[in-house]
Parts: sequence; structure tokens; C-alpha cells
Amino acid sequence: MHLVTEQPVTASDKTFIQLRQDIVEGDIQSGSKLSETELANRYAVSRAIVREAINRLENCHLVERKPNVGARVVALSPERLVSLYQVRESLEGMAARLAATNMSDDEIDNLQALLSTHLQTVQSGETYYQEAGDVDFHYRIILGSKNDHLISMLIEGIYHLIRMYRVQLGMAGPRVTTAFDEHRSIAQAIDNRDGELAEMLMRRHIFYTRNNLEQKLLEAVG
Amino acid sequence: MHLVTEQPVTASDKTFIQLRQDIVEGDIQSGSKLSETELANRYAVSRAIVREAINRLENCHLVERKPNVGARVVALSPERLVSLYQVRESLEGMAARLAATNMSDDEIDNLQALLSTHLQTVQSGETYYQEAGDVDFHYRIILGSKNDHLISMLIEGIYHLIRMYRVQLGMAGPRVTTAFDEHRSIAQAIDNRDGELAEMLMRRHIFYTRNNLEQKLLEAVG
DNA sequence: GTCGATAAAATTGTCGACAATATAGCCAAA
DNA sequence: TTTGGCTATATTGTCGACAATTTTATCGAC
Repeated sequence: MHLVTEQPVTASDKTFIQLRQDIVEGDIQSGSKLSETELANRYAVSRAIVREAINRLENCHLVERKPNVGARVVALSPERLVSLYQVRESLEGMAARLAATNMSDDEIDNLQALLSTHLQTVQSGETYYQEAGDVDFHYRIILGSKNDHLISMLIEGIYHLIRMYRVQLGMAGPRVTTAFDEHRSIAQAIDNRDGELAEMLMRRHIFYTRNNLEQKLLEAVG
Repeated sequence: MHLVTEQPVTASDKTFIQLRQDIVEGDIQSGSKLSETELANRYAVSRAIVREAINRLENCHLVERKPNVGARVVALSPERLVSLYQVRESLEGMAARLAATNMSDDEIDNLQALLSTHLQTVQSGETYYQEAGDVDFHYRIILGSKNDHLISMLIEGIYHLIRMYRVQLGMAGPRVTTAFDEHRSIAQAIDNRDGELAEMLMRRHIFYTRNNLEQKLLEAVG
């Protein structure tokens, strides 16, 4: 049981995924310019491939493009973080509410099982949970909403930008344990088919996360 | 005072906008296949331009593309309408709430003025209001939220798909007058800086609209 | 007549070259 | 020294041709 793997079939797919990873993980610095020729050399593909990849990244809000000028990796800023997390709070809150209705019993069992393994990981002090585990939890609830547009907007739309903030600001410290408890409450509300509560808990959870990230960002930037 | 005009600078922009319009207005039938070569001839541009336009349309959820197979215009269905409007209700509800806080006094005055002209148009029995007028009203509130991500997701993301349902199903009948009253209530709540009420009224307004469209869609399809 | 394999046609994916635009550097005039 | 415009350079936008893949058509076996 793991993250959904998007299967790259075309060269453009592979480049898109690679480039996205390099941006999210900070190998390509936030705010830097994306030269089509340079990237074409770097990934050993034609410029057309790179162009298409960049276009797709624009929809994920990971790069910004100006006609006849070029594309830049987005800059992380407190203002953008807030506006992003406002949207996230609304959409994932909705996802949690819908998931409480639309997830199958099996899916909920699997969600609970996932949390059990997370508990062990947290207790063992591993770092796994910080990124992949959290993403996986949210991922499943989003998919559990069974709302295609919602799923698309979150996963293809803003999820990797959210990851970018998390990865580049780091998610360590006491927040990890707290977040795990919040996850468990949310899962329990879904298990009880209590959509309203699930939404409220999810919104609150995301709000806390935002405050945590915002603080780190302010420390980092000044 | 009218809709924000996106300024097309490149040939790709123009083709994108033209193709989008042809899809939204039904000149290219919903569900039909988009042949790159055919469209290249039709719009007198190269295939590369058409490809880029189609890629952009995919992000608006107006076409679906399969690797090595091609792109099709999305099919309108009651299920998709519901999932789309669920998202819309959440996002535009949020927009209304934020707009109540973030719109300037001048912007609110302009919004009220817009409604006055709409009133005249409705009373005179013109059809103007059905499409452009309504879009313009929502448009301004979305922009009034001042949340860049929200604005982008709504306007570049799903707005033209919403328009597609409205245009192709038609928005006539008694709903027009009712909707106008709902618009006025929303504007008043924003004027009073009452974000919670604005959100609630907006959500309800969109919910009504959805029911109206769903009914028409069921009549049309069977 | 149906089914499966094979070959032909059509469509999408990819590439390198050229055109158009923006950027950087240079020179001259104030 | 600074400013303005011009030239040279670099980067993006666009195109047509070729490669890879899918779809359609053809044919033979059962």
C-alpha cells in the first residue's frame, strides 16, 4: 500500500516528473530561471519536450511563465503560503467530508491500518512520517472523496506545490507527533461516517500545519 | 465595465482562446475527437500550436487526452456536473467570504453599480444577463477575494467548463429573476462586510443553480 | 461468418532548424 | 558620468519533417 504511481509513458511525461521532482526537492532553486536549452541538455531531450514539461508545471503552480521571456520557478513567500493554504483548507476539508460518506468500509480499514504503521514509525523515531507518510494519509482521503474534479485539482493542481513548501522548509520537531494525533481523529470521524466533524478536524489540522510552516518560513526569510 | 480581457500575445494564445470558445459554445461538439492535423488546418497554424492549445485546454478540464491516442472534448454528464458544482460551491463560497473582507469600498460600489445595470437589463427582458452578466458578477467577487491561488483555480481552472454547461444547456426561464435577487443579497452581505453570510448566500445560490442545470441536463439526455 | 494475425494508413510524439522577440553590451551625445 | 539609441547576442516562438504508436483494412484459417 503506497502512493499512487503515475505511469510515465511518453518522454514528455518522464521529463515533467523529473523536473517537478527537482523543483520540489530544491535541486533547482526556488525563484531561478528555467532555460529551455539548458534543461534540454540536462535531461538529454529536445527543447519541445522541455517546453511541454514546463507548460504542465505551470498548471501545478510550480513555475510562472511570461510570453517571450521565459519561465521561473515560483518563489516561496509567506503571502503565497497563506493563499495556498486557504484554498487547501477549503478543498481538503471538503474532501474529508465527502470521504466520510463515500469511502468504502475496506478503504477505511486500510486507512486505519496505515495509521497503525505510522504510529510504529513515529515511535521508532524514523523520519519517514514527515513527508511520505503524511502525504499518503491526505492522498487517500482525497481519493476517498470520489469527486473527480476535487481529486484532480488537489493532486494534479496544488499538491506538489504544497510538498515543495514542506520539503524545503522541513517538517520536524514536536509538530510530527501532534499531527499524527490529528490524523487519528480525522480517521476516526470518517470511520464514524461523521462528515461534518471530519471536515472540521481536517480544516483545523491544515490550519495548524500552515501556522507551523509560516513560522518556519518567516524564520528562514526574515 | 466588462469582463477581464486576457490579452493573447502569441499564436498559441490566440488558438487556445479560439478553440476554447468553439468548445464552450458548442461549435465543436461535446465528446468529439480533436484531430491535431484537422485543427491545424482549421485555424491555419502549425500542429505544434494546436498541441500546446490542447494541452492548456486539458488544464481547464475542457478536453481529456490519452497518450498516443489523442484528445476528446469532455462529455457533459450529470455526475460530472455535480462533482464540478460541489467544488465550485466550496471555492466560490470561500471567495465571497474573502471578498467581504478584501474588496475595497470602490470595488464594492462598482459591484453594486453593476447590479443596477443588470436590473435594468432584466426588466427590459434582454438576454444579456443570462450569460455575460452572471459571469461578470461572479468574476468580480472571485477577483475581490484577492487570493491569487483561488483566482487562478477558478478562472483559469474551471470557469470555462462551468460556462460550457451554462451555454449549452441554456439559462432561461424564471430562474433568471430569482438569481438576480440572490446576487443582490450577496452583494449586500459583502457591502455589510459580513463574510459568513456572503459565503452562505453564495453557496446556496450556486446550489440552486446546480439543481436548475441538473434538471435541464436530465431532460436533455434522458 | 467469426476470429486472429498481418499489413497499410492515419495519428500522435519527437526532433532540429528558422523566425520573432527580448536582453545585454556598446557607443555617442549631452 | 549619465542617458539614449543602436547593434549583437541569446532566448523563446513557430514550423515542417521524421519516428513511434495506434487504428483501420485485408486476408486466411477455422
